[in-house]
Amino acid sequence: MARKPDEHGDKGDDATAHWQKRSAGNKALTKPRSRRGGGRPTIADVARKAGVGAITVSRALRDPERVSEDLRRQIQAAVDELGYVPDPNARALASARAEVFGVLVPSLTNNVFAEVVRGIYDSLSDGPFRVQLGNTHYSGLEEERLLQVFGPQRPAALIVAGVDQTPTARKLLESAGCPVVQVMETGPNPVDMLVGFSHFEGGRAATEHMIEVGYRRIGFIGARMDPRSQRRLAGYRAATEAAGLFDPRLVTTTPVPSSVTLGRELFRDALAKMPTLDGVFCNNDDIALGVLFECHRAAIAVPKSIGIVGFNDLDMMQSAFPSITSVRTYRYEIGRRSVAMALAAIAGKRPEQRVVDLGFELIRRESTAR
Amino acid sequence: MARKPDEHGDKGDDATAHWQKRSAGNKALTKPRSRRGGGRPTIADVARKAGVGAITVSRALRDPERVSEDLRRQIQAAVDELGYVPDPNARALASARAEVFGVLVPSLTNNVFAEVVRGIYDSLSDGPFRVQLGNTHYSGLEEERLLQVFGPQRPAALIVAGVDQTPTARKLLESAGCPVVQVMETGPNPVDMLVGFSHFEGGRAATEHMIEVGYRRIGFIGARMDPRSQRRLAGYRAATEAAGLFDPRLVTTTPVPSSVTLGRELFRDALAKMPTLDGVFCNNDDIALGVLFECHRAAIAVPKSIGIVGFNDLDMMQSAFPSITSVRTYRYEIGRRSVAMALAAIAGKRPEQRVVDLGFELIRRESTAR
DNA sequence: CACTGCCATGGTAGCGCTACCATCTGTCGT
DNA sequence: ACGACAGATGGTAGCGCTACCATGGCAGTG
Repeated sequence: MARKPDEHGDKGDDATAHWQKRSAGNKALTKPRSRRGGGRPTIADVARKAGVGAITVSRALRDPERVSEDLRRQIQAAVDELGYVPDPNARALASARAEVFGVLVPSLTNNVFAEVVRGIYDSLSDGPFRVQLGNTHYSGLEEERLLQVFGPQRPAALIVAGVDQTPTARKLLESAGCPVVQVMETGPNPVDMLVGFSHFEGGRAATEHMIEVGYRRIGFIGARMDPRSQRRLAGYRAATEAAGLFDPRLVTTTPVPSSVTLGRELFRDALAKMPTLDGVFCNNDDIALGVLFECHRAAIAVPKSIGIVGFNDLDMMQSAFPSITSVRTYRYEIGRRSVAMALAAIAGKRPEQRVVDLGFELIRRESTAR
Repeated sequence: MARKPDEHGDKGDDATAHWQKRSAGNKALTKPRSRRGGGRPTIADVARKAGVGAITVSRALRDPERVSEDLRRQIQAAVDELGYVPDPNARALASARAEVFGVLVPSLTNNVFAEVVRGIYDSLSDGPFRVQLGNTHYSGLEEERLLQVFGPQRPAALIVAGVDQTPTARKLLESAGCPVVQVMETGPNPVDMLVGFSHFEGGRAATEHMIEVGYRRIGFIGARMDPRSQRRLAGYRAATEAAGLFDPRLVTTTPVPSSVTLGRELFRDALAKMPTLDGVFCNNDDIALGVLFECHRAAIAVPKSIGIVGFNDLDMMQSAFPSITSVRTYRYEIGRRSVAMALAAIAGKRPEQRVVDLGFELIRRESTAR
């Protein structure tokens, strides 16, 4: 376990750390200045050093074009020399606007949202904006709570997953006083802006493909069943009904969070319930992989006896054996696009397209090649 | 694409949004109060309504025990009625301490770090602390930059992945003026506190297991090769050398980011280089899965002809066919523990164990069952 | 019963920054 | 030559909150 417990210089039970310098008996030798703030340079220090007013330093940093070439250089030199970095808290307080993007996603570990978040981070890393990430755990109430917390921070923009906010949450978004981008889906009534794709159409396209290549007893296997999964299921249902192939017994779902292992189990259940099953459209790629593994284990031939289609097209789909047909979605791009739209709105140039459909692509692979 | 472009009420090229209420000709009918701040209740409003001083409201919220039962109730009522939420920016400015945990990880999509981050979020969601997440992209320079940005925010604590900070980054951590927890590894010289496990021992244990069950030409396949991967490789090397089985031609690595597809490719390379290969210890589970798929595709029997061991024990390892032996690590717990230690330090009760080794467990499965 | 010490509460003065307005300079038009 | 005007710069007054210190009341002490 712990090695050499006090090699860091702590003496026994002394609970004071190196970073707790506190006012350990400071005899007030100095004037009462700088009670707080551990000595970091402030804008006033820079102004003094550069021989200008504080406000000019502020301008030089925020809006360089409004300051003459000369002063700008002088100020920059002072900033560099002092190692000055503006205090974002003071800035936010004074300007009533924090350089923060509030981002709400239902899960941090679900690869799908992780990709969106990565896109957001990558798009924001150049500029002055920070990200305030909230995990709603797929709960509307938690989403409301987080929006309540974000409010007083006065974020520059909000990016939230999905279009199924509770009425309260929607009201909070509408009154947030900043651009709002809903992501991951399309829909008719965005709070403000929207970037995503149609899960319904994705589900339908996947199912139609299976019908087209000849599968007839096509099951749907879904876990978690959040609103997006529900729409994929609706797409599946539309396609199977149109072909006269729908049967409620073909649908196997659970509210339990998705995983590969769960995919195996659900597939076993589905097969027990409906032994004539000859294909499955899976809610997502984890489930699809679980189905594939279970087929291997039970020596069920894929794609001959069972066809498999996943959703999202994670990297492993192309490498699986057999490779798995999946609906490719553009998560990273959704993240980037949402930031681009928000930044445009902040700059006053609102995109004329408030709703952007990034679409999807069905990638046909061995798992449905028959 | 965009449906019904202006159903939101925008008229053509008007670039002004609902949230931009600005001061559209406010005739200063009121006194010059509240120039900024969109009308949210402040602590003064609460104080007035409760008939107490502002400072008492502040105390009632931050340290309820220092305020009498009576006033506390009164203040709470006023808070509820007004829907008051404290402004974290003002709070941070006044107290020179933001209720923010700075968290630095090398990747947001790598499941391993996503789990750590989830643990951190879950541990922090109850309290007043926010999370400021930074993505270093496995770059020491980027890490330095992010620490520089975090500094002026005066975070309550910092959690950073790894122990291989650049000297500059280390200095920034030491002078951050807050508790620092390094996570994911063990090591002798923590900046402050440390929670993790030994990648070297993990790599060694995995390799020793393969030797024990009879594999002799055991390869190492690794992507990304960050410091943690290097240590796993070192563990692999220690084990193979101790058994007289080390051969540099058995090691296949690349700096390219890890993926299942890459695992397949590297395994093909490894096999081409060393056809007598009879087992592989993989840098991580994605690689291991890629190796498994390639074995399927090439009709190589697992575990008979090739043994496979992964690292991290993601859920899919247990469900794969054959199931894959892997080194289980406790990522979520690392996240939780790091927060617990930081919170203790903030509260002045520094844990006497500054270095916590959460260990690992080798999970033996079919992929090495011979 | 004056004195000490403690507790609950309040007033004041900022934290570091920017919005607002004032001032100053120099250029232009008439 | 003078006012009008635009552009650059600075001063002042907060943003909403909390650290610090002061105050007043009350119990305990000799």
